[in-house]
Amino acid sequence: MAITLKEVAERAGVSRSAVSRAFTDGASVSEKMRRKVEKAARELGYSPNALASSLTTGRTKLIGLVSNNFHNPIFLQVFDLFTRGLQDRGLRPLLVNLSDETDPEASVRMLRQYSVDGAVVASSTLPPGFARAFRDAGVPVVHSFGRSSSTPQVHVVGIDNVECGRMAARTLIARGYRRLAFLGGPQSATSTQDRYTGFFDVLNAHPEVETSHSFADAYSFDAGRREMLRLLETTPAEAYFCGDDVLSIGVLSAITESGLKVPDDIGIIGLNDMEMARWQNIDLTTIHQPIRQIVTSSIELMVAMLDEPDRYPEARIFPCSVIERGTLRPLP
Amino acid sequence: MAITLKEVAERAGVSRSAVSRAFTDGASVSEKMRRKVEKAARELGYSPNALASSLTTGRTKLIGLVSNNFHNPIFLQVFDLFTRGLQDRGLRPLLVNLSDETDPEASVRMLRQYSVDGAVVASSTLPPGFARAFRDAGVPVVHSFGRSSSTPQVHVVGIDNVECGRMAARTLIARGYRRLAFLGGPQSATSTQDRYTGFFDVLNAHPEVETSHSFADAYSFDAGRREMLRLLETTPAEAYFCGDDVLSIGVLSAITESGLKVPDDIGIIGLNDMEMARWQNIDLTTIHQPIRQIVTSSIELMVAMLDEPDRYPEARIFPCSVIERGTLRPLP
DNA sequence: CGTTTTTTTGCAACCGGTTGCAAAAATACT
DNA sequence: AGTATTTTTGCAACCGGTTGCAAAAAAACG
Repeated sequence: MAITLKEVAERAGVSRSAVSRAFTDGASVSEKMRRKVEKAARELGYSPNALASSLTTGRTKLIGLVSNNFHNPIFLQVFDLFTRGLQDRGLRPLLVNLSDETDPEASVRMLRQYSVDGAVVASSTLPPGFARAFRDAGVPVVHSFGRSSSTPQVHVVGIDNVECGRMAARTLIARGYRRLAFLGGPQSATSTQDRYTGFFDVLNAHPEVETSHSFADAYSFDAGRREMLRLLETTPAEAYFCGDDVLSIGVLSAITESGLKVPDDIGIIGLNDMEMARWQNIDLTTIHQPIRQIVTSSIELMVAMLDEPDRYPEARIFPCSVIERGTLRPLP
Repeated sequence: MAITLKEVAERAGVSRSAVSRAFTDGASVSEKMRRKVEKAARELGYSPNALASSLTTGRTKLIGLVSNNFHNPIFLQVFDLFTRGLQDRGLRPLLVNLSDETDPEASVRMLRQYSVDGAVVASSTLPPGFARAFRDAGVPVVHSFGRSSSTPQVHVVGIDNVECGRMAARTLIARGYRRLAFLGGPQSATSTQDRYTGFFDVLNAHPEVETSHSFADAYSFDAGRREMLRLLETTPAEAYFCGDDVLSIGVLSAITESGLKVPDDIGIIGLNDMEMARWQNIDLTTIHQPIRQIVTSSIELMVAMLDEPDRYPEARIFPCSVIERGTLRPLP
């Protein structure tokens, strides 16, 4: 079906190597030869088989894009940015959707069978050990949205969740709230743990502030709403730092359903600053996570690693910032 | 770096063919041989190179997943379902993100270079000709969320947008609205055109109903909000059929911002029934599009085509249904 | 112009597998 | 046991490219 190098060579009356070289830039070919080959190729509609060449060059330009966050709206943007960014550099994303508890080894094996040049693990909920499995298998890996660390074992690009927790606490205190609560996502996620740490890190220095905490069982609207409805059965806090924006919207929904007003009765601060947070009928005050920078930086790191696979692991941490909207009362 | 067939063969003291056969099911190998090979393979940590084998078998198990809808939240679910579904069948999605006006030929060429076994074009906004380019290049293709047709030129799986338009019109009329408007997405999208056709198809039979129409310039919150704010400057209609759910939410936002109430003052019906439509603080009445079925069916069709590439093109159209929530007044 | 140097080309081996075919081994049959 | 049959195995060629090396051609030099 498809035209091969050999056929082009025959048509152009040259050797197969000549054709190969005509399609490899930087190769030793005369202008004349290149034109002759290109003509034949064009007439035949030839385009080189990337996989066959990968066999000898050792490069497939395939990059595994591994994630388990196919329910969080911000990840649509993440995928958008990743696919575009990789494509722009001539790399091809091979998408891997981890079902809830996929064996890391299985993914690693699969991606090695396809000889990916590298893998990006894009997930805020996978344990650091997951990315490590790739590194151990000799696959260059970047863990995007992974846990920040001062002694990273693999390349990590993301935010400092502990600092986000602190930031949320400071923001709430500055606005005069005195009964604060942490309403986290799944307790098993490192992001939840870190935000918790940071949040109470600051609050512990404020004995006048009353605190409480609880966890929703997923980063989802329903989980947030359910948990908030439960909390509303007794006396709720004055303000909540929620696990993420989706959760926050569930929480908002629960609050308004029960007849209370935001921010008058209860304040909410989320995390992520997803597209919808900005929507006027949601108008969520939240902590902005610089997704674009994280993705861009991840890709740069990936590209760098393709040339230098044993690059010393680094953590690239990007600062977050509070985006003031309408779910927190203003500064006094 | 990676272990090859040859090394396993040497270690096991057998021929290379034997090793190859041990890893191909259905091949002629004795139980004894298989065990011997597997042992050696395990000790060496060998796993076969899928790309090398594709060279002779002609099958890569790679499927191009081509889309330009990286901003519509329902597509996150679409990608989730596609990647899972393909993975479950041992197929690997190679993701292609079409930047606004990518040349179909370029995508086709790229996917052919990677010898994909087939391609799924998942898009409600690409012209039918796009998918045809794949077919013409000999790549089995399914156009998911494509325009329904009684004489499809490529396999199409989706909904009947004309019928959706009719359904919206009937729904609004049944609820007693008498000044109706169509607030479509981009006029260039076939989905917009078809819904328009269906909508006015029904309304033309109702001379007592007053109608109007306009178009937002994207399927986005902002575009919907902007257009509705514009419409609110004069006398708005009693009810709007909006291009999709995201658009609808923008419209809702504009309406409440201007102090009117939904559904008391203005009724809204969307299309897609995305995750968020269900959220209690949005609670959008909308037309449900059976995404899961569309994806499942697309994958089945794709798998069928891998065995039978010249299968006669068919259109698989799934029925939609109105989901009653809170943005339309109830039936009288 | 002949000689040296540089560039271009083709040969042949290789990348990591698969597969048709014939020989070898195992099984079945008399 | 000897022969016919079936199963298993290895050889060698092939899939579609790349690349080191040496020969051929072109360019530079005296």
